[in-house]
Amino acid sequence: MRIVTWNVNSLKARLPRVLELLADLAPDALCLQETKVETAAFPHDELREAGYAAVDHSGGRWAGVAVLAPLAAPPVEAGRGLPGEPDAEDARWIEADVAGIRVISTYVPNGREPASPWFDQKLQFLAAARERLATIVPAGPLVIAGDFNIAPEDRDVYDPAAFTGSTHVTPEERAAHRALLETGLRDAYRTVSPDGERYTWWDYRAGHFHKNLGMRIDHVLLTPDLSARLTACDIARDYRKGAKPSDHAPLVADLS
DNA sequence: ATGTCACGCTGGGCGTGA
Repeated sequence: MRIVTWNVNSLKARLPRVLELLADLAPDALCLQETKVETAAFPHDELREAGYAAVDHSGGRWAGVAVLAPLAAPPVEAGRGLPGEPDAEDARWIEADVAGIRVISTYVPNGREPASPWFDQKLQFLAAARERLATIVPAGPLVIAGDFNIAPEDRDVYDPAAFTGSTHVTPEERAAHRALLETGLRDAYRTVSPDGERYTWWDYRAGHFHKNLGMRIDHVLLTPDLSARLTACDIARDYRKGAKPSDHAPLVADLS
């Protein structure tokens, strides 16, 4: 079983790269974030031609999440949005059942600046996510994957000093991330690579990808039954290269 | 290094968000 998560930064702009990924990696579940597409414009037809079905929570110009799975074992929607999230108009959370596993794709708010209303809304979203997970994780198996916009530890950023005063690394955000894990989830990348220092996001600007100036902010979190089946968890950096890349690379988790 | 993308609105740059 292969589970992939990818912040595509516009599904319309990234569709060729998504089709490339489906053909090359053949995921059993693909969680997308920042689809930035209207519900009516979601490219179901193109994905179906590639052998995939999708459930999407689309918000138009911003955000947007989806779960894709092969037509032979398609995703069955199990809910969208999050009780208690700060803006119900945002499209940042979708749940689907895929081959007996609850699969959640989430796009946590960026937060913009610490001590701003947007930062408070990020923490509020994370608190709502924790509440939801506390309810459904015990019923596992479950995977939640997406762009959490949090680097869990200093080693998950290229230079902690470069992020002083910035979001993604604050004690509050890291505590909120730990609280998600404490509902009974394990970080797939960290489980496979206890000493790994690889990243999933690099700024488009200033050649940051070329210099590997990135952060690990995309995560696959698994219930223990699924974590015990992990055989690999890799960052597919090739998708950050080439024509029209997203600023995020896909994260690929393989289960026996 | 305020350095790049992608969007909507529009009709070609600008405002917004990341």
